Amino acid sequence: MTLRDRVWQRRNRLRNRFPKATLADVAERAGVSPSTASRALNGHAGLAPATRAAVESAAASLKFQPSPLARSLRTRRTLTVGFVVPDVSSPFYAAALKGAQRRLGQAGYRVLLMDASLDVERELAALETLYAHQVDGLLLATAGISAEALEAAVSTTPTVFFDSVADGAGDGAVILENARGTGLLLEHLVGHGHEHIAFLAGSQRETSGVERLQAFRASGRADERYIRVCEWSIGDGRRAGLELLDDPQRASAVLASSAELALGFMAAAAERGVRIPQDVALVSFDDPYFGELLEPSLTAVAYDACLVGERAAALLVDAMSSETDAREVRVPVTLVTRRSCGCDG
Amino acid sequence: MTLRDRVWQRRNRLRNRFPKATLADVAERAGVSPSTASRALNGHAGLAPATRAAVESAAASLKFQPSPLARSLRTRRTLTVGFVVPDVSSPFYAAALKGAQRRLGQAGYRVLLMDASLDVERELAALETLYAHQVDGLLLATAGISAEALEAAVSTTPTVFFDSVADGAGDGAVILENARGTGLLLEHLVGHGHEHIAFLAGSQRETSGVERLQAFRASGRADERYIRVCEWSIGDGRRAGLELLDDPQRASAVLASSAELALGFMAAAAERGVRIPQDVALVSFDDPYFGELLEPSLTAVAYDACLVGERAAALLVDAMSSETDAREVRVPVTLVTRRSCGCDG
DNA sequence: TTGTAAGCGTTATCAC
DNA sequence: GTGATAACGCTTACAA
Repeated sequence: MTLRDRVWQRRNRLRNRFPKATLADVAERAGVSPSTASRALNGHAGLAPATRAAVESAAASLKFQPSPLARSLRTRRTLTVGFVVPDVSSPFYAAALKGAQRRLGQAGYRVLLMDASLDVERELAALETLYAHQVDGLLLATAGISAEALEAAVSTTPTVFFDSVADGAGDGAVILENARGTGLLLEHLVGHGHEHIAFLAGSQRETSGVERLQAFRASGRADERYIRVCEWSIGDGRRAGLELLDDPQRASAVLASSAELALGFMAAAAERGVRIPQDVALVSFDDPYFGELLEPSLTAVAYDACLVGERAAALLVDAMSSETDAREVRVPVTLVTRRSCGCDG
Repeated sequence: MTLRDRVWQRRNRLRNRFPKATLADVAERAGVSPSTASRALNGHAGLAPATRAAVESAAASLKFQPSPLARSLRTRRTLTVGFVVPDVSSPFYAAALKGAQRRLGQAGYRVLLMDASLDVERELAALETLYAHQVDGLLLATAGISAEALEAAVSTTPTVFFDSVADGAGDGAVILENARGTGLLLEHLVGHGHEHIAFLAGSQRETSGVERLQAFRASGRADERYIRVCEWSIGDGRRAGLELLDDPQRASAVLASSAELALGFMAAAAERGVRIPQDVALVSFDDPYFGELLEPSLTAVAYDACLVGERAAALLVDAMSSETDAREVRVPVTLVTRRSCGCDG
């Protein structure tokens, strides 16, 4: 049996199982060479209109779909970006993911997702995997990786940070207006006449946690006695809340760095029979979608988490397609006043 | 040549200064042929131990990472699965994604994410893209695709449905105990002495919506007058809730098919000055994580959304590695009694 | 304007 | 045991 025969046999066997048409099939059908077919389908200039038409109709009739795998191997571009977060199931990251996915989809990119499970080691492993996959870009909400480690893991892959930043690294960053939001909440409490304001700070491994606490301290209204640094969880908020409430010289208002911390504080207050806002006022950075329905409804700083992902994606698309200077984008926040601060419903 | 191309050229040039080690490099360094190197690294049997060791050390010292692209092109396996949902930012899908990602990661698979934005056409497009990418499997929470369309789009790609099912298609499905959960809630209300029970049904394009409504109707306690079919949103729940509340012969209890619908009903009740549970009782399928903190706290059916994704992933891994019969897995639900039903806090 | 041929980095099939 | 060699499906100099 000649080689040619074997090839034929094999091709037929494959065809029967994977009726996927290849570029060679299209070319044959159109009576041109593969290169011409490729050029036609990629819209290269300088082709006889008739040729192009023939190729296009051949492709259509065979339902040809080019293999991204082969294409990427050849061109060294994958049209894929890696998305790495500490925890996809968190509402914030989930929303950011949606925004990013939308924007990237428009630009023709696919999203390869990695969840680092709040674990720096996994995060590094994820980055290495993504690098091996030759992703064209990286969207990264780091749980605390250093600029050097990043550089080592992904070399020159364009990277945009969001929510949390590894100082000095990357081709851009998208962050919330943390300082402004904190200021808004603080001023509002001060407007209600509060002087002793407690602060529930979030994890200091993340930019949001750091910036919010910094802003609070910089305000001149901070008393270290009333500051509690927690993880971003309801449980932690509750524990810290109980401490705050059990202080004999209790603060008259609480600023929580996140919705979870605020919810934790509410739980603590309920446990101690402390009424909000009569006995202690509460405001929160983060406006959960059910904020209106809590008792009392929650005064909070709101923002569009989706937009964070979208903006980051936009920055990345830019960075991938042209040399750009690293830019920092701030996503705006607004104050939503409801009853927990002492305002009337 | 476009700007974009030039950027890529430059980047590639940069990369060429520190070229990624290829299998050929490893082979050369170890003084063997590429095929031998390949065999060594893939743990094939029948190699001189010394050869294997040499290859391994060469690979290590060059920090060799095989190119998944090239490998996939050759082997026709991508170690990638597509994950398609109507909306990643919904807490349920986000949690399922996390569970799936975890399980798939363990098994060595990557996750390519597609958000169909609640749009059947996009869903189809997503499936085609995924098929072109030769994903090894598909995790699909469909927004309403037919078995035929699925078959046409992804051919024989192993597919596991979760949350929502296209009847008869796929290699498995993971669904909640919808009927049991509905029964639990209903019985509980009946136990409180309610006779006229209203039902807020969710979208009938999805299995969860359908099964919950079906279970309600099958209970013999259903009065069509008190049934409202909605989309899964707070707004829809509110609208339907207002209708229910404005009925002169108002039902004395409401069973909401989802947390969103329950929240919508709470908003409606607040607007009308109707007290829960004194004037009307409320229970919900879905226990939102802040259910304890609502006023009144919400009696609900709870389940582990993460587990849904995890189980689906497990089924898929099975289906991808061997011929298996299609299986249906039900994820258990439990009743959490709090105050909205009329129980004491 | 089009075709030929050389890869991209692997793995599989043969020989030896 | 190990090494040539031929794919996998595509793009792109370089020729013609």
